[in-house]
Amino acid sequence: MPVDLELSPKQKRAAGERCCEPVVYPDVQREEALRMAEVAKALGDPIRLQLVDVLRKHAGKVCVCELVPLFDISQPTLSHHLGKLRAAGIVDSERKGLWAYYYVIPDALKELSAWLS
Amino acid sequence: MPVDLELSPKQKRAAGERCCEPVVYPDVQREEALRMAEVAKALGDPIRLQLVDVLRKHAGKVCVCELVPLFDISQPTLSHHLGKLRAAGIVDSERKGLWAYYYVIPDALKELSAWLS
DNA sequence: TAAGTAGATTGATGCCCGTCGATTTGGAGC
DNA sequence: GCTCCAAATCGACGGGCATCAATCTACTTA
Repeated sequence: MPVDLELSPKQKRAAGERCCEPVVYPDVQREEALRMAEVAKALGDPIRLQLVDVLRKHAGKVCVCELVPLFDISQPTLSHHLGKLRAAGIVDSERKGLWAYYYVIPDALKELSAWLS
Repeated sequence: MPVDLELSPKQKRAAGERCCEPVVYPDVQREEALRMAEVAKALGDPIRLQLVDVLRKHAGKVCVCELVPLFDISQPTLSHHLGKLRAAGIVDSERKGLWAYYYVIPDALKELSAWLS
């Protein structure tokens, strides 16, 4: 007497039976995904993405006072965005007197970039 | 008599004077930034990032019932994440009877990937 | 020392997000 | 018809986000 005639659909599923082909697993593990998602989230705002674009293409370091007039947002909001980018490990800053210079941390986007391509 | 002795600091700034070197502009324009930020935002969640990872590496199409047991979230939450990825133009789905098969849209990540590298 | 300035912080507001349980939708099969 | 099932949608909750005006913090300069 065949065993699986005694199994309910729920029991079948509990026993590992699937609706279709064998299950596939993500190559990217949780910690890796957490790191990359954090970077992606920080880039998930058009202003922050443009900020990174400016900072990346400017070889030297860029003063905040240069960034403010580029975007139609207030100075505190820009500061907030720069803080988010710093918290995500994408940029860092250096103060010289009154001015703050921001720059993209080398290889900060490397892992995400590699995964995407 | 030098003109800028008559200008207050505020007037100087209003006239375009800067604290430092000439201003740099983002190469990425607003619409481009909006599109890429939308994709990045969708990838800004570890579960969604792993979902895309699974879907990308599975050549064929993957059934939702295969995805549910991979993550420690409820079925409605997984459905919500898939909906977000679809809204961002990253994945699409095809229904066959009871089951729904999801797949990554070719070139959906191309623009962001190119910008990142 | 006092005034001016660049940038960060605070507090408030309105909106969106991730999550869940419960329900709904629509196809499969008896 | 009716039941069972996969997947989507709904409604609610708690938390985080983008934004601003106002304030604070250091530093510079007169």
